[in-house]
Amino acid sequence: MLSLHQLTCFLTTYEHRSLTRAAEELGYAQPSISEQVRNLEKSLGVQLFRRVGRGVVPTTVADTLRPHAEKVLAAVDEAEHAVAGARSLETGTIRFGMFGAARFYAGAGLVADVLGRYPGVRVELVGQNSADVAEHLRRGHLEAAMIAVGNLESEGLAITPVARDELVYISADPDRLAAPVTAHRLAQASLVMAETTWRQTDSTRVVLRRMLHDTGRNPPTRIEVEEIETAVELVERGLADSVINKGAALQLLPRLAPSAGWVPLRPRQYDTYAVVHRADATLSPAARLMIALATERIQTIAEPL
Amino acid sequence: MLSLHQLTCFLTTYEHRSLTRAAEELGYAQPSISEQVRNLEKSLGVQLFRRVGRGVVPTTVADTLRPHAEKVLAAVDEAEHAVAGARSLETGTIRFGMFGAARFYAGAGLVADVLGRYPGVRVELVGQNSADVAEHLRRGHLEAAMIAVGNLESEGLAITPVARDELVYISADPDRLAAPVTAHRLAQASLVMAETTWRQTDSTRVVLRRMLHDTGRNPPTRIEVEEIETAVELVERGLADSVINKGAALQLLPRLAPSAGWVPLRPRQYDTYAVVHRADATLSPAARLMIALATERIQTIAEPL
DNA sequence: GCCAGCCCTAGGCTTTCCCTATATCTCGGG
DNA sequence: CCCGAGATATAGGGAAAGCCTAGGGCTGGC
Repeated sequence: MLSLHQLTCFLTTYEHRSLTRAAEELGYAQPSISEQVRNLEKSLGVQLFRRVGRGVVPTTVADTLRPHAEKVLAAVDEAEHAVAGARSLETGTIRFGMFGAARFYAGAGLVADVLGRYPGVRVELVGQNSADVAEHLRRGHLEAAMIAVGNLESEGLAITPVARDELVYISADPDRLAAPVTAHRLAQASLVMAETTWRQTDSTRVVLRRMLHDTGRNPPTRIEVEEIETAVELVERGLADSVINKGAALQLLPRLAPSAGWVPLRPRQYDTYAVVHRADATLSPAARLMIALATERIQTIAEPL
Repeated sequence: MLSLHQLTCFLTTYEHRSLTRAAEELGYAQPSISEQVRNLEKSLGVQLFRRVGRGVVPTTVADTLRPHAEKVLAAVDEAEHAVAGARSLETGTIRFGMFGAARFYAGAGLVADVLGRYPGVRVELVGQNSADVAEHLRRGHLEAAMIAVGNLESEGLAITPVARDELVYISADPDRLAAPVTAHRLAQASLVMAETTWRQTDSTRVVLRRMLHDTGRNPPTRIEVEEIETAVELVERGLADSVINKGAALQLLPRLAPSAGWVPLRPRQYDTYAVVHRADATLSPAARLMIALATERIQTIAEPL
């Protein structure tokens, strides 16, 4: 079988027109180079050098092989450099999981942070929902993620809470914003809720269900939509109220619902943001970087834990 | 150290997302593939796959490495094909030695023969003079050659005569062409001779010297030139006569010296054409091809031996 | 909760790698 | 013409890598 070492020995011998000098340059004994070249000739089925008295002379087949051998070694070199670049985060891809709502806190800013420090990398922020992200982690497609966890239970995943964010009640009706919203009042509200597809695992809903559990009711969701922006716009039109993260409210209300406002729940409810990865994993430098940056950014907005 | 085998194992594992299936495809036991991939990761200093329960999942570094690994293996494939092509004479270079005068008999036609049968090859006909060619053979730069040998002696070279060609006297003066030229008359002639640089070893001159040896004289060369064409033109102008190969005379006189003619020497003198190669060499297919074609072509013009 | 699938580890056999020592050959010089 | 320097080939042995079988542990599906 043809090997890289054989090609290296061949090229060095070709350049020096000498097995002995090739051996010196490569740091081997002369018979070793001789053996490698002989094996290469054997595996190719052709003579590459004529052994002629003092020294060796390349055949025309050696002339033919040379540029190809150089190309192979150059490609190997490129491969090694590419990996080294990815290792030092100069190039390559950094993939990080991020739950939808977390984007309001750390999405664009986090990407900017990474690109600012490592301009050569590609960044992938994947995951639409915490359950989605957890599945990616479980299957190994993601190394680590920052997600909102309503319920802190999970098998095989190491969860490190880093910040909490309050859930607030938003409405276009000033009367309903006069005082903090209790579980009792919440149970009577007419709500629009986002993340329909993930309604079972969406962390906001998990928190609300727990809050209402004492009253024995489910959150009264009159309207189900996918995008939180859609929900906010419906609130603006007065078609329903909603409960969303405070961070999202601060960002979205001025833009999408200028006539709406927000009040806390009573008792106050919190979504928890946490770093998650497989419990048994040893994290790569890239993952540790993303965790640090995402944590920092989340904690500048939400309340650190 | 990184190896081709490691890259192969990596790529197959990458494609199948499984060490076991990669092992099946490559025909190895699964632990062998595991070891190769582990060694590749170790030599690159990065993790390429996350071992996650059932199967393995490529990391982003693996995504980065993959195209480079493919390029390396493709380059290896190209190298092997290039050598195979050269081996079967579909591509590559055929280098063959040929003494200057032999070109009149086999030069262009020989090249045409080779290209007709193997359209993809490059052909190099090297050598200006028999001594020059012999030196190339001795140093191993040439594998085999067809040369004119005035003296059949040589150390370490295997010489196989294949044809002989008569030397003829050419002149623009009809009087001097009335009868065959004896050594006595030749010694009185005023000659122009080609191949000045190689005058000591030029086979024509060696033959003439031997012819004149009985008279104790050297050939009376009045004019020395390099190119035989120049010599023929000088003959046309009547400035001197010359002795050249009959084959060259038949080709050159009509074109360059229409008013000149030729007569044999007495006794007739012959140049011998021979296949030459290193005595210890085992000839490549390409060399054997060239020898066969050159011999055939020479023997259609000169007198076979 | 069991079973099947997949990966890892362990141990041993085989091959490759690479070394030193030695033989053979060529070339150049006395 | 022989002899020494220089270059390659051969021989043999120790170290390392490759590869296999057997078995252990973990995961995921039924």
